[in-house]
Amino acid sequence: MIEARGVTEDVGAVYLHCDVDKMYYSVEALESPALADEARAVIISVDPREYPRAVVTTANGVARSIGITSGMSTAIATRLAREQGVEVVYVPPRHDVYSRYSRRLMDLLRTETPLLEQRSIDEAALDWQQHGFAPEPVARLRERILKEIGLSVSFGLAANLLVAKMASEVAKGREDHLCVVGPGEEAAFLAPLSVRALVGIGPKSEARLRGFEISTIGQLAEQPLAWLVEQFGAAYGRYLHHASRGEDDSTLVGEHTYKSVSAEHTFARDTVDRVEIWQRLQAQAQEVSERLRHERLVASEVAIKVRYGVTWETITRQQQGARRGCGGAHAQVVDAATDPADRPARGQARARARRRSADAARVNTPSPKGRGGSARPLEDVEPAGEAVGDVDQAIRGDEHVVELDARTAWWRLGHEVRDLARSGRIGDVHDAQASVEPRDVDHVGIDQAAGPHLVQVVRAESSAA
DNA sequence: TCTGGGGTCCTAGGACCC
DNA sequence: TCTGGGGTCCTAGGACCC
Repeated sequence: MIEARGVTEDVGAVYLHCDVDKMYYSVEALESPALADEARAVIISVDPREYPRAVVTTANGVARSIGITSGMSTAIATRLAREQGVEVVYVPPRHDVYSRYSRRLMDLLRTETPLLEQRSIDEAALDWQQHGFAPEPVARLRERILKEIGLSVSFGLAANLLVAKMASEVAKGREDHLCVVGPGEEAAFLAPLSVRALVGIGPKSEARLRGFEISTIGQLAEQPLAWLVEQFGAAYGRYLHHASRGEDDSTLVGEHTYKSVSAEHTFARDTVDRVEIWQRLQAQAQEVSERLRHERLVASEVAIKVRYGVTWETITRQQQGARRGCGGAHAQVVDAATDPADRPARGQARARARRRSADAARVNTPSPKGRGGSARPLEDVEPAGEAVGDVDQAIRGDEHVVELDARTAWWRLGHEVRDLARSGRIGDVHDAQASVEPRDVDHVGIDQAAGPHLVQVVRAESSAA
Protein backbone atom coordinates (compact mmCIF):
# COMPACT_ATOMS: atom_id res chain seq x y z
CA MET A 1 0.00 0.00 0.00
CA ILE A 2 1.23 3.47 -0.70
CA GLU A 3 -0.23 6.70 0.48
CA ALA A 4 -0.86 9.25 -2.23
CA ARG A 5 -2.81 12.42 -1.69
CA GLY A 6 -4.51 10.79 1.23
CA VAL A 7 -5.78 7.89 -0.83
CA THR A 8 -4.58 4.40 -0.08
CA GLU A 9 -3.73 2.60 -3.26
CA ASP A 10 -3.20 -1.11 -3.46
CA VAL A 11 -0.01 -1.64 -5.39
CA GLY A 12 -0.25 -5.43 -5.37
CA ALA A 13 2.31 -7.91 -4.21
CA VAL A 14 6.02 -7.32 -4.50
CA TYR A 15 8.49 -10.10 -3.83
CA LEU A 16 12.25 -10.03 -3.47
CA HIS A 17 14.08 -13.26 -4.15
CA CYS A 18 17.60 -13.50 -2.70
CA ASP A 19 20.20 -15.99 -3.84
CA VAL A 20 23.76 -16.14 -2.53
CA ASP A 21 26.41 -16.23 -5.23
CA LYS A 22 28.48 -19.43 -5.12
CA MET A 23 27.54 -19.91 -1.48
CA TYR A 24 29.90 -22.70 -0.44
CA TYR A 25 32.90 -21.29 -2.23
CA SER A 26 32.22 -17.79 -0.93
CA VAL A 27 32.02 -19.02 2.64
CA GLU A 28 35.25 -20.97 2.29
CA ALA A 29 36.92 -17.90 0.82
CA LEU A 30 35.74 -15.85 3.80
CA GLU A 31 37.12 -18.42 6.19
CA SER A 32 40.37 -18.82 4.29
CA PRO A 33 41.03 -15.51 2.54
CA ALA A 34 43.84 -16.95 0.43
CA LEU A 35 41.21 -18.89 -1.49
CA ALA A 36 39.61 -15.68 -2.71
CA ASP A 37 42.37 -14.91 -5.17
CA GLU A 38 43.48 -18.44 -5.77
CA ALA A 39 44.73 -18.81 -9.32
CA ARG A 40 44.04 -22.51 -9.37
CA ALA A 41 40.66 -24.14 -9.88
CA VAL A 42 39.02 -24.43 -6.47
CA ILE A 43 36.46 -27.18 -6.22
CA ILE A 44 34.34 -27.63 -3.12
CA SER A 45 34.29 -31.41 -3.03
CA VAL A 46 35.86 -34.29 -1.23
CA ASP A 47 39.00 -35.57 -2.89
CA PRO A 48 38.07 -37.91 -5.75
CA ARG A 49 41.14 -40.01 -5.04
CA GLU A 50 39.49 -40.96 -1.77
CA TYR A 51 35.90 -40.95 -2.96
CA PRO A 52 35.72 -41.75 -6.65
CA ARG A 53 32.03 -40.92 -6.70
CA ALA A 54 32.39 -37.42 -5.36
CA VAL A 55 30.62 -34.57 -7.12
CA VAL A 56 31.38 -30.86 -7.37
CA THR A 57 29.20 -28.83 -5.04
CA THR A 58 30.58 -25.44 -5.97
CA ALA A 59 33.56 -24.14 -7.91
CA ASN A 60 35.38 -20.84 -8.19
CA GLY A 61 35.57 -18.64 -11.27
CA VAL A 62 38.76 -20.25 -12.53
CA ALA A 63 37.12 -23.67 -12.41
CA ARG A 64 33.92 -22.40 -14.01
CA SER A 65 35.86 -20.78 -16.82
CA ILE A 66 37.08 -24.19 -17.92
CA GLY A 67 33.64 -25.73 -17.83
CA ILE A 68 33.46 -27.13 -14.33
CA THR A 69 29.95 -26.87 -12.93
CA SER A 70 28.03 -27.87 -9.83
CA GLY A 71 26.82 -31.44 -9.82
CA MET A 72 29.54 -32.64 -12.14
CA SER A 73 31.52 -35.70 -11.14
CA THR A 74 34.67 -34.49 -9.44
CA ALA A 75 36.67 -37.05 -11.39
CA ILE A 76 35.47 -35.52 -14.63
CA ALA A 77 36.15 -32.02 -13.36
CA THR A 78 39.67 -33.08 -12.49
CA ARG A 79 40.23 -34.49 -15.94
CA LEU A 80 38.92 -31.29 -17.53
CA ALA A 81 41.37 -29.26 -15.51
CA ARG A 82 44.25 -31.54 -16.36
CA GLU A 83 43.49 -31.33 -20.05
CA GLN A 84 43.65 -27.56 -19.88
CA GLY A 85 46.73 -27.50 -17.73
CA VAL A 86 44.95 -26.02 -14.72
CA GLU A 87 45.87 -27.08 -11.25
CA VAL A 88 43.08 -28.12 -8.90
CA VAL A 89 42.49 -27.58 -5.20
CA TYR A 90 39.85 -29.66 -3.43
CA VAL A 91 38.15 -28.14 -0.44
CA PRO A 92 36.00 -30.64 1.44
CA PRO A 93 32.50 -29.28 2.11
CA ARG A 94 31.72 -28.17 5.64
CA HIS A 95 27.98 -28.05 5.85
CA ASP A 96 27.87 -26.96 9.46
CA VAL A 97 29.84 -23.83 8.57
CA TYR A 98 27.56 -23.04 5.63
CA SER A 99 24.52 -23.52 7.84
CA ARG A 100 25.93 -21.03 10.29
CA TYR A 101 26.35 -18.42 7.59
CA SER A 102 22.92 -19.23 6.28
CA ARG A 103 21.36 -18.58 9.68
CA ARG A 104 23.13 -15.26 9.97
CA LEU A 105 21.93 -14.25 6.53
CA MET A 106 18.33 -15.26 7.23
CA ASP A 107 18.39 -13.41 10.54
CA LEU A 108 19.60 -10.30 8.78
CA LEU A 109 16.98 -10.59 6.06
CA ARG A 110 14.24 -10.98 8.65
CA THR A 111 15.06 -7.56 9.97
CA GLU A 112 14.13 -6.13 6.59
CA THR A 113 10.76 -7.75 5.97
CA PRO A 114 7.63 -8.78 7.81
CA LEU A 115 7.59 -12.15 6.06
CA LEU A 116 10.42 -14.33 4.83
CA GLU A 117 10.44 -17.83 3.49
CA GLN A 118 13.71 -19.70 3.38
CA ARG A 119 13.84 -21.73 0.19
CA SER A 120 17.16 -23.51 0.65
CA ILE A 121 20.42 -22.97 2.44
CA ASP A 122 21.22 -20.00 0.23
CA GLU A 123 17.87 -18.75 -1.01
CA ALA A 124 15.00 -16.84 0.48
CA ALA A 125 11.89 -15.06 -0.73
CA LEU A 126 10.80 -11.88 0.99
CA ASP A 127 7.61 -9.90 1.08
CA TRP A 128 8.86 -6.60 -0.32
CA GLN A 129 5.62 -4.76 -0.76
CA GLN A 130 6.56 -1.97 1.59
CA HIS A 131 9.52 -1.02 -0.62
CA GLY A 132 7.89 -1.48 -4.00
CA PHE A 133 9.99 -1.88 -7.14
CA ALA A 134 12.56 0.81 -6.41
CA PRO A 135 16.13 -0.48 -6.77
CA GLU A 136 17.63 1.61 -3.97
CA PRO A 137 16.35 -0.34 -0.95
CA VAL A 138 17.62 -3.54 -2.53
CA ALA A 139 21.00 -2.00 -3.22
CA ARG A 140 21.20 -0.91 0.42
CA LEU A 141 20.32 -4.42 1.56
CA ARG A 142 22.99 -5.89 -0.65
CA GLU A 143 25.59 -3.53 0.77
CA ARG A 144 24.53 -4.36 4.28
CA ILE A 145 24.91 -8.10 3.70
CA LEU A 146 28.32 -7.58 2.11
CA LYS A 147 29.46 -5.47 5.04
CA GLU A 148 28.01 -7.52 7.90
CA ILE A 149 28.43 -11.03 6.55
CA GLY A 150 30.67 -10.74 3.54
CA LEU A 151 28.50 -12.66 1.12
CA SER A 152 27.49 -11.44 -2.33
CA VAL A 153 23.77 -11.87 -2.92
CA SER A 154 21.81 -11.50 -6.16
CA PHE A 155 18.26 -10.20 -6.14
CA GLY A 156 15.18 -10.59 -8.27
CA LEU A 157 12.29 -8.22 -7.73
CA ALA A 158 8.88 -8.99 -9.22
CA ALA A 159 5.17 -9.12 -8.61
CA ASN A 160 5.15 -12.87 -8.13
CA LEU A 161 7.44 -15.45 -6.58
CA LEU A 162 8.21 -17.42 -9.71
CA VAL A 163 9.36 -14.42 -11.71
CA ALA A 164 11.27 -13.00 -8.75
CA LYS A 165 13.24 -16.21 -8.52
CA MET A 166 14.01 -16.29 -12.21
CA ALA A 167 14.98 -12.64 -12.10
CA SER A 168 17.51 -13.41 -9.36
CA GLU A 169 19.17 -15.90 -11.72
CA VAL A 170 19.45 -13.23 -14.39
CA ALA A 171 20.75 -10.82 -11.76
CA LYS A 172 23.80 -13.00 -11.13
CA GLY A 173 25.27 -11.87 -14.41
CA ARG A 174 24.73 -8.18 -13.73
CA GLU A 175 27.08 -5.73 -12.17
CA ASP A 176 24.56 -4.55 -9.58
CA HIS A 177 23.27 -8.10 -8.96
CA LEU A 178 19.69 -6.91 -9.27
CA CYS A 179 16.99 -7.63 -11.84
CA VAL A 180 13.64 -5.86 -11.57
CA VAL A 181 10.65 -7.12 -13.53
CA GLY A 182 7.82 -4.65 -13.24
CA PRO A 183 4.16 -5.68 -13.10
CA GLY A 184 2.94 -6.59 -16.58
CA GLU A 185 6.47 -7.19 -17.89
CA GLU A 186 6.64 -10.83 -16.80
CA ALA A 187 5.89 -12.57 -20.09
CA ALA A 188 8.20 -10.30 -22.07
CA PHE A 189 10.98 -10.86 -19.54
CA LEU A 190 10.71 -14.64 -19.79
CA ALA A 191 10.05 -14.96 -23.53
CA PRO A 192 13.66 -14.94 -24.79
CA LEU A 193 14.96 -17.31 -22.11
CA SER A 194 15.60 -20.98 -22.80
CA VAL A 195 12.87 -23.33 -21.62
CA ARG A 196 15.54 -24.94 -19.46
CA ALA A 197 15.68 -21.74 -17.44
CA LEU A 198 12.06 -22.13 -16.38
CA VAL A 199 11.76 -23.52 -12.88
CA GLY A 200 10.37 -27.03 -13.18
CA ILE A 201 11.83 -27.81 -16.57
CA GLY A 202 14.75 -30.18 -16.25
CA PRO A 203 16.71 -32.18 -18.80
CA LYS A 204 13.87 -34.57 -19.62
CA SER A 205 11.23 -31.97 -20.23
CA GLU A 206 13.65 -29.77 -22.11
CA ALA A 207 14.42 -32.63 -24.48
CA ARG A 208 10.74 -33.36 -25.03
CA LEU A 209 9.99 -29.72 -25.72
CA ARG A 210 12.87 -29.45 -28.14
CA GLY A 211 11.40 -32.44 -29.91
CA PHE A 212 8.41 -30.21 -30.59
CA GLU A 213 10.77 -27.44 -31.68
CA ILE A 214 10.02 -25.43 -28.58
CA SER A 215 13.22 -23.98 -27.22
CA THR A 216 12.31 -20.65 -25.66
CA ILE A 217 9.85 -19.82 -22.93
CA GLY A 218 8.13 -17.48 -25.38
CA GLN A 219 7.48 -20.37 -27.75
CA LEU A 220 6.17 -22.43 -24.87
CA ALA A 221 3.80 -19.64 -23.91
CA GLU A 222 2.24 -19.79 -27.37
CA GLN A 223 1.13 -23.39 -26.95
CA PRO A 224 -2.53 -24.06 -26.21
CA LEU A 225 -3.33 -25.21 -22.70
CA ALA A 226 -5.19 -28.28 -23.95
CA TRP A 227 -2.20 -29.45 -25.93
CA LEU A 228 0.17 -29.00 -23.00
CA VAL A 229 -2.16 -30.94 -20.73
CA GLU A 230 -2.45 -33.70 -23.30
CA GLN A 231 1.30 -33.95 -23.67
CA PHE A 232 2.44 -33.38 -20.11
CA GLY A 233 -0.43 -34.31 -17.85
CA ALA A 234 -2.94 -32.15 -16.05
CA ALA A 235 -0.85 -30.59 -13.31
CA TYR A 236 2.39 -30.15 -15.22
CA GLY A 237 0.62 -29.04 -18.40
CA ARG A 238 -1.22 -26.32 -16.53
CA TYR A 239 1.93 -25.31 -14.76
CA LEU A 240 3.84 -24.95 -18.04
CA HIS A 241 1.01 -22.91 -19.50
CA HIS A 242 0.89 -20.41 -16.69
CA ALA A 243 4.55 -20.33 -15.74
CA SER A 244 5.68 -19.65 -19.30
CA ARG A 245 3.44 -16.58 -19.27
CA GLY A 246 4.98 -15.43 -16.02
CA GLU A 247 1.82 -16.22 -14.08
CA ASP A 248 2.09 -17.49 -10.53
CA ASP A 249 -0.31 -16.95 -7.69
CA SER A 250 1.59 -18.77 -4.97
CA THR A 251 2.17 -16.88 -1.75
CA LEU A 252 4.72 -16.93 1.03
CA VAL A 253 3.92 -19.38 3.76
CA GLY A 254 6.61 -18.49 6.25
CA GLU A 255 8.00 -21.35 8.24
CA HIS A 256 8.77 -24.60 6.55
CA THR A 257 7.35 -27.89 7.81
CA TYR A 258 8.94 -31.11 6.75
CA LYS A 259 6.96 -33.70 4.90
CA SER A 260 9.68 -36.27 4.95
CA VAL A 261 12.95 -37.04 6.65
CA SER A 262 15.51 -39.22 5.01
CA ALA A 263 19.07 -40.40 5.01
CA GLU A 264 20.86 -41.81 2.05
CA HIS A 265 24.28 -43.10 1.26
CA THR A 266 26.25 -43.97 -1.78
CA PHE A 267 28.80 -46.72 -1.36
CA ALA A 268 32.26 -45.82 -2.52
CA ARG A 269 32.31 -49.07 -4.44
CA ASP A 270 29.59 -51.37 -5.60
CA THR A 271 28.87 -54.12 -3.18
CA VAL A 272 26.80 -57.24 -2.79
CA ASP A 273 27.95 -57.71 0.77
CA ARG A 274 24.66 -58.06 2.58
CA VAL A 275 26.17 -57.53 5.98
CA GLU A 276 27.68 -54.27 4.86
CA ILE A 277 24.41 -53.21 3.29
CA TRP A 278 22.47 -54.19 6.36
CA GLN A 279 24.77 -52.33 8.69
CA ARG A 280 24.49 -49.24 6.59
CA LEU A 281 20.74 -49.56 6.54
CA GLN A 282 20.62 -49.78 10.30
CA ALA A 283 22.83 -46.76 10.73
CA GLN A 284 20.56 -44.76 8.51
CA ALA A 285 17.47 -45.94 10.34
CA GLN A 286 19.12 -44.76 13.50
CA GLU A 287 19.91 -41.42 12.01
CA VAL A 288 16.39 -40.82 10.80
CA SER A 289 15.06 -42.00 14.12
CA GLU A 290 17.14 -39.50 15.98
CA ARG A 291 16.11 -36.70 13.72
CA LEU A 292 12.45 -37.58 14.12
CA ARG A 293 12.87 -37.65 17.87
CA HIS A 294 14.69 -34.37 17.86
CA GLU A 295 11.98 -32.74 15.78
CA ARG A 296 9.28 -34.46 17.82
CA LEU A 297 7.67 -35.92 14.78
CA VAL A 298 5.75 -39.09 14.23
CA ALA A 299 6.09 -40.82 10.93
CA SER A 300 3.45 -42.97 9.38
CA GLU A 301 5.14 -44.32 6.34
CA VAL A 302 8.42 -46.05 5.71
CA ALA A 303 10.10 -46.37 2.36
CA ILE A 304 13.19 -48.05 1.11
CA LYS A 305 14.80 -47.03 -2.10
CA VAL A 306 17.58 -48.77 -3.92
CA ARG A 307 19.38 -47.48 -6.93
CA TYR A 308 21.93 -49.34 -8.95
CA GLY A 309 23.12 -50.59 -12.25
CA VAL A 310 24.27 -48.99 -15.47
CA THR A 311 20.98 -47.23 -15.94
CA TRP A 312 20.80 -46.07 -12.36
CA GLU A 313 17.60 -47.89 -11.98
CA THR A 314 15.65 -46.99 -8.90
CA ILE A 315 13.33 -49.30 -7.08
CA THR A 316 11.25 -48.35 -4.10
CA ARG A 317 9.18 -50.14 -1.54
CA GLN A 318 7.05 -48.32 0.93
CA GLN A 319 4.49 -49.02 3.53
CA GLN A 320 2.07 -46.98 5.50
CA GLY A 321 1.95 -47.70 9.16
CA ALA A 322 -0.70 -45.32 10.38
CA ARG A 323 -3.18 -48.16 10.89
CA ARG A 324 -1.27 -49.28 13.92
CA GLY A 325 -2.11 -46.11 15.63
CA CYS A 326 1.21 -44.61 16.49
CA GLY A 327 2.28 -43.07 13.36
CA GLY A 328 4.04 -45.70 11.44
CA ALA A 329 6.85 -44.74 9.26
CA HIS A 330 8.16 -44.11 5.90
CA ALA A 331 11.72 -44.99 5.26
CA GLN A 332 13.62 -45.05 2.12
CA VAL A 333 16.77 -46.87 1.56
CA VAL A 334 18.15 -45.82 -1.63
CA ASP A 335 20.56 -47.47 -3.88
CA ALA A 336 22.12 -50.74 -3.66
CA ALA A 337 24.71 -52.39 -5.54
CA THR A 338 25.80 -54.58 -8.26
CA ASP A 339 28.79 -56.75 -8.41
CA PRO A 340 31.81 -54.74 -9.40
CA ALA A 341 33.13 -57.76 -11.18
CA ASP A 342 30.37 -57.32 -13.67
CA ARG A 343 31.41 -53.91 -14.69
CA PRO A 344 34.99 -53.71 -13.70
CA ALA A 345 35.81 -50.51 -15.44
CA ARG A 346 32.73 -48.55 -14.63
CA GLY A 347 31.41 -49.16 -11.17
CA GLN A 348 28.08 -47.62 -11.94
CA ALA A 349 26.15 -48.86 -9.06
CA ARG A 350 25.79 -46.59 -6.20
CA ALA A 351 23.89 -47.45 -3.14
CA ARG A 352 22.29 -45.13 -0.79
CA ALA A 353 19.65 -45.49 1.78
CA ARG A 354 17.07 -43.01 2.57
CA ARG A 355 14.69 -43.10 5.33
CA ARG A 356 11.82 -40.85 5.20
CA SER A 357 9.01 -40.27 7.51
CA ALA A 358 5.63 -39.18 6.56
CA ASP A 359 1.98 -39.24 7.02
CA ALA A 360 0.07 -39.39 10.15
CA ALA A 361 -3.07 -38.09 8.76
CA ARG A 362 -4.81 -37.13 11.85
CA VAL A 363 -3.55 -33.64 11.92
CA ASN A 364 -6.41 -31.59 10.72
CA THR A 365 -5.16 -29.60 7.76
CA PRO A 366 -5.74 -31.58 4.63
CA SER A 367 -3.01 -31.46 2.10
CA PRO A 368 -3.72 -28.81 -0.48
CA LYS A 369 -2.55 -31.14 -3.17
CA GLY A 370 -3.33 -34.36 -1.44
CA ARG A 371 -5.69 -36.87 -2.79
CA GLY A 372 -8.49 -37.13 -0.37
CA GLY A 373 -7.16 -34.97 2.26
CA SER A 374 -6.62 -37.64 4.82
CA ALA A 375 -3.02 -38.49 4.37
CA ARG A 376 -0.54 -36.11 5.84
CA PRO A 377 3.17 -36.50 6.11
CA LEU A 378 4.84 -36.13 9.44
CA GLU A 379 2.71 -35.27 12.35
CA ASP A 380 4.04 -32.68 14.66
CA VAL A 381 3.28 -34.06 18.05
CA GLU A 382 4.31 -31.08 20.01
CA PRO A 383 2.40 -28.05 19.06
CA ALA A 384 2.75 -25.55 21.85
CA GLY A 385 1.49 -26.84 25.13
CA GLU A 386 1.00 -30.43 24.12
CA ALA A 387 0.75 -32.99 26.87
CA VAL A 388 3.58 -35.27 27.82
CA GLY A 389 1.62 -38.24 26.64
CA ASP A 390 1.97 -36.96 23.15
CA VAL A 391 5.66 -36.83 23.49
CA ASP A 392 5.61 -40.44 24.53
CA GLN A 393 3.67 -41.14 21.47
CA ALA A 394 6.25 -39.40 19.40
CA ILE A 395 8.89 -41.64 20.77
CA ARG A 396 6.78 -44.69 20.22
CA GLY A 397 6.26 -43.73 16.64
CA ASP A 398 9.89 -43.12 16.36
CA GLU A 399 10.76 -46.52 17.73
CA HIS A 400 8.39 -47.87 15.22
CA VAL A 401 10.67 -46.72 12.51
CA VAL A 402 13.50 -48.63 14.02
CA GLU A 403 11.32 -51.58 14.69
CA LEU A 404 10.09 -51.72 11.19
CA ASP A 405 13.63 -51.52 10.11
CA ALA A 406 14.56 -54.31 12.49
CA ARG A 407 12.00 -56.47 10.82
CA THR A 408 14.11 -56.09 7.81
CA ALA A 409 16.72 -58.14 9.60
CA TRP A 410 15.71 -61.03 7.46
CA TRP A 411 17.91 -59.41 4.92
CA ARG A 412 20.80 -61.47 6.08
CA LEU A 413 19.08 -64.39 7.72
CA GLY A 414 18.07 -67.78 6.54
CA HIS A 415 19.14 -70.11 3.86
CA GLU A 416 17.29 -68.12 1.23
CA VAL A 417 19.82 -65.43 1.70
CA ARG A 418 22.64 -67.82 1.08
CA ASP A 419 20.87 -68.82 -2.07
CA LEU A 420 20.70 -65.23 -3.07
CA ALA A 421 24.31 -64.67 -2.28
CA ARG A 422 25.19 -67.61 -4.44
CA SER A 423 23.36 -66.03 -7.29
CA GLY A 424 26.11 -63.47 -7.33
CA ARG A 425 24.27 -60.24 -7.49
CA ILE A 426 20.90 -58.75 -7.10
CA GLY A 427 20.31 -58.66 -10.78
CA ASP A 428 20.43 -62.41 -10.90
CA VAL A 429 17.61 -63.01 -8.50
CA HIS A 430 14.85 -64.77 -10.29
CA ASP A 431 11.20 -65.37 -9.67
CA ALA A 432 10.82 -62.34 -7.55
CA GLN A 433 7.44 -60.95 -6.87
CA ALA A 434 6.97 -57.39 -7.78
CA SER A 435 5.29 -56.24 -4.65
CA VAL A 436 5.48 -56.49 -0.93
CA GLU A 437 2.27 -57.20 0.85
CA PRO A 438 2.05 -55.05 3.94
CA ARG A 439 0.50 -58.00 5.70
CA ASP A 440 3.57 -60.03 5.05
CA VAL A 441 5.84 -57.45 6.46
CA ASP A 442 3.72 -57.15 9.55
CA HIS A 443 4.12 -60.80 10.16
CA VAL A 444 7.76 -60.84 9.53
CA GLY A 445 9.69 -61.47 12.65
CA ILE A 446 13.38 -61.81 12.68
CA ASP A 447 13.26 -65.35 11.57
CA GLN A 448 13.98 -67.40 8.57
CA ALA A 449 10.43 -67.50 7.40
CA ALA A 450 10.95 -63.95 6.37
CA GLY A 451 13.80 -64.75 4.08
CA PRO A 452 11.96 -64.77 0.82
CA HIS A 453 10.86 -61.22 1.30
CA LEU A 454 14.30 -60.16 0.45
CA VAL A 455 13.52 -61.22 -3.03
CA GLN A 456 10.50 -59.06 -2.95
CA VAL A 457 12.26 -56.03 -1.73
CA VAL A 458 15.07 -56.19 -4.15
CA ARG A 459 13.03 -57.03 -7.14
CA ALA A 460 14.64 -59.10 -9.81
CA GLU A 461 16.31 -57.22 -12.54
CA SER A 462 17.37 -58.44 -15.88
CA SER A 463 21.04 -59.00 -15.81
CA ALA A 464 23.69 -56.59 -16.87
CA ALA A 465 21.46 -54.39 -18.98
C1' DT B 1 33.81 -39.87 -17.36
C1' DC B 2 30.38 -41.78 -14.51
C1' DT B 3 27.13 -39.56 -11.29
C1' DG B 4 26.08 -36.61 -3.39
C1' DG B 5 22.50 -36.01 -0.25
C1' DG B 6 18.58 -33.57 1.15
C1' DG B 7 14.02 -32.64 -0.30
C1' DT B 8 9.02 -31.76 -3.12
C1' DC B 9 5.32 -33.00 -6.11
C1' DC B 10 2.75 -35.71 -9.58
C1' DT B 11 0.81 -39.85 -12.04
C1' DA B 12 -0.59 -44.52 -13.02
C1' DG B 13 -2.59 -48.57 -11.65
C1' DG B 14 -4.51 -51.94 -8.47
C1' DA B 15 -7.36 -53.01 -4.37
C1' DC B 16 -11.37 -52.24 -2.18
C1' DC B 17 -15.94 -50.36 -1.06
C1' DC B 18 -20.54 -49.03 -2.25
C1' DT C 1 -23.34 -65.65 -12.50
C1' DC C 2 -21.51 -61.83 -14.48
C1' DT C 3 -20.29 -57.26 -14.29
C1' DG C 4 -20.79 -51.10 -13.92
C1' DG C 5 -19.00 -47.05 -12.40
C1' DG C 6 -17.38 -43.83 -9.02
C1' DG C 7 -14.53 -42.77 -5.15
C1' DT C 8 -10.72 -43.47 -2.07
C1' DC C 9 -6.54 -45.41 -0.49
C1' DC C 10 -2.12 -47.28 -1.26
C1' DT C 11 2.17 -48.29 -3.71
C1' DA C 12 5.75 -47.68 -7.30
C1' DG C 13 8.08 -44.79 -10.19
C1' DG C 14 9.66 -40.48 -12.16
C1' DA C 15 10.94 -35.52 -12.70
C1' DC C 16 12.73 -31.74 -10.61
C1' DC C 17 15.17 -28.40 -7.25
C1' DC C 18 19.25 -26.79 -4.35
